[in-house]
Amino acid sequence: MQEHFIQVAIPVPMRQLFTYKLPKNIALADINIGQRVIVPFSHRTVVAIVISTNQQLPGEINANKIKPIISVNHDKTQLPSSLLSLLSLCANYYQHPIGEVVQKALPALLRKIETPNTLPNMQWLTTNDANEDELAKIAKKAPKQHQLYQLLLKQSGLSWSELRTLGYSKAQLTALEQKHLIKQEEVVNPIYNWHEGLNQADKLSLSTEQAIIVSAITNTMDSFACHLIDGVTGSGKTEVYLQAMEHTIANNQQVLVLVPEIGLTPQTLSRFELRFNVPIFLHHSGLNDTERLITWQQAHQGGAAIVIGTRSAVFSPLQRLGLIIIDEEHDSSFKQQDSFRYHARDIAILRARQQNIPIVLGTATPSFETLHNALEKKYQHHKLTQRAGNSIKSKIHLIDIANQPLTFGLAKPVIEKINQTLSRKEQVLVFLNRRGFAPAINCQECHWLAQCLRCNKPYTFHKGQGLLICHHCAGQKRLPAQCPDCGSVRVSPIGQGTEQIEQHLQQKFEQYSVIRIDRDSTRRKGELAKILKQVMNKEHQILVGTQMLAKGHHFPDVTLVVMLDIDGALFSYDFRAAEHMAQLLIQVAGRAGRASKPGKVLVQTQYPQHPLLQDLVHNGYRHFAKQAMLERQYAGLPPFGYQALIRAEANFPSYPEKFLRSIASLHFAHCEVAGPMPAAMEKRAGKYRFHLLIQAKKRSYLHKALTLLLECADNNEWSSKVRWSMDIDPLELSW
DNA sequence: AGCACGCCGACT
DNA sequence: GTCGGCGTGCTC
Repeated sequence: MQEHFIQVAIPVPMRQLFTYKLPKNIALADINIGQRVIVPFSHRTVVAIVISTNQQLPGEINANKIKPIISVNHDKTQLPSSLLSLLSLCANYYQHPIGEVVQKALPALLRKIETPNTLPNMQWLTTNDANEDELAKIAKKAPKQHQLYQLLLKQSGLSWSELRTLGYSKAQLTALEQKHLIKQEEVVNPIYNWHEGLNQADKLSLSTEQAIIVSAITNTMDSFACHLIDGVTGSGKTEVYLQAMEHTIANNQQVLVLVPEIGLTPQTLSRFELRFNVPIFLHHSGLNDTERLITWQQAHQGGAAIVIGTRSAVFSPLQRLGLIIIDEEHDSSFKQQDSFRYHARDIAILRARQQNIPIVLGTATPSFETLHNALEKKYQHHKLTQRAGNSIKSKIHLIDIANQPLTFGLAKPVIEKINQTLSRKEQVLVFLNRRGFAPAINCQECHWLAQCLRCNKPYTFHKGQGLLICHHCAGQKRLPAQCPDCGSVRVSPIGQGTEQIEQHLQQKFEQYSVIRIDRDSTRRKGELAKILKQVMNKEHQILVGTQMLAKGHHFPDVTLVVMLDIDGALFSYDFRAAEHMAQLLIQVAGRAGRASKPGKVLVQTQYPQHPLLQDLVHNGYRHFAKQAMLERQYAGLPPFGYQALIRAEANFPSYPEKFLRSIASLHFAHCEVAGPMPAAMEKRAGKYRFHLLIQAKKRSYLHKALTLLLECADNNEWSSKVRWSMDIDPLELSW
């Protein structure tokens, strides 16, 4: 008899598939790609996903090593083949173990061996076995059960989650089920008549600009096109999304909406719910395992018309996907910063291309990668220039702090403006732009900057050894005791002196209330909402905040925004620091003020003449971006070049460097290699960390280099002594 | 990643 | 004597 072999993906960090054979009781016809199978693996039993069937036995593996699979799941949880091919593409693009990539597309409950007993596409119905006597008995003894039975009699087909919201318990259901009065059945063929749920009444009339964009998107619903909607805050991007979505939903296809991590607020959901009376499911980190399974199942079975989610929702198993929307496309929370370091925006574009559907990227401050693609005409570039209503753009002013003393980290004109604003009974937002652990060094007196003479780039200060390291050539130098230009001893990291700003502000403005809003102060659940409410009620006059405040919340009575430490971003080893700073500045400016009370943004800097700052303030984000991109082009940096960052860490200090040094000695054709050099956050959790950056002009060169790297890494004598990982298109260079 | 095996130090 | 520390090696 002929033996059949299949290949499966197993959740282990190994870049390979595993081959199994089918036992006699499982026919080849029983096995499909994307199904979950239970297999013996090493000393345990695991859930694996079938990647290919009917394979020949691969020559390189020993036939007697091959084990038979244990069982196959036939519970309608099989991954759609379109999603499977997307996952293989991702594994290849990010050079990440396929088993771990596939895990991303499965909710936790489906990664377990035991199948969850309540599959979410189940509904409760009454049976025809009711007998009057028994019902009367229940009505007397268990009124709640009787009530439940009556409800199901009237409104057959309610799911457990619906019944739970109505206040019924599992125990009541089980009791009725044991009496054969009710039964659980799978929901079959969900009905797609979503067009009836489209509420035409709330539709806003579109401006000419908006209408052109909507028709550009809806004209190409059955082919791939990437649309960038480049529009300032308040220019009506959301209305464009909604009207494009309407076409997809009317066509009974599903829409995937990706939002940044902190963008998924109850307001986001209600905006969609008010407009569309269709099933909407959320996918975000706040859900428990059952809720995640429900969203997954509804996406899979077609019960969900819209799935709104954060990063990992890009792997949602939508079988009738018709449109993808990415809001705040530039937001860095779309990139996963550990283990499988994928970028949800990039994967979404791959997915749209693969499924021949349109994708819409919206932002007021496009990432340079996206802007470059738009300028190259790979994306359709739509601009929204008119702001809805009469709202006026906030003005940004640079405050030169090079030649004036600071009190409590604030310049005199800034303090005056704060006083004026407060006395008008308006609010002030003091924004801290703390980023980067390894700053550049300058002279506090003459503003000389410590630069690597070979690369003409600022040195990065590594506090641990007191060394200046150039992150381009890995050159090192001791921190000078004096400024070589003016002899001052005030040579120190850029952007210090705002550590205690909150207390200082409270001292200085003691008759007002100062509130700090950051990750730490809002850790407790509901705390942020509480503070925001207090701010709206004007219980606090001065808000001190970080990144968190840039997005999602609008403060109509904040008419003055002060940004304190942006200089670090101008001279960071992280070439994206200026881009991120500009995006933040524009976002913050968009949050402040309203039509009747325009906001003002003050930016303190030691370098007011810096060309990029000047450009941003006078010519706006788009012009700034084009200028800043010229520097990137000159240096071959992204988006004009492609990077991969190899990270290595170990308990013993010299291992990571030795490992990366031997990797760096490989011949990578057409690639530039920088390092190894210590990570900006060199020691973390007792481990020593080093980086190696590989850069190429073409993605294919980089890909070849990484393939070679993987072949050689296993034979490397240090590879077993370090933990190492690869980051394709890295965003975070400090750790 | 898990998990077993194995080889050294401090315990009733 | 042996309990458990974590280094090393293997997984179709």
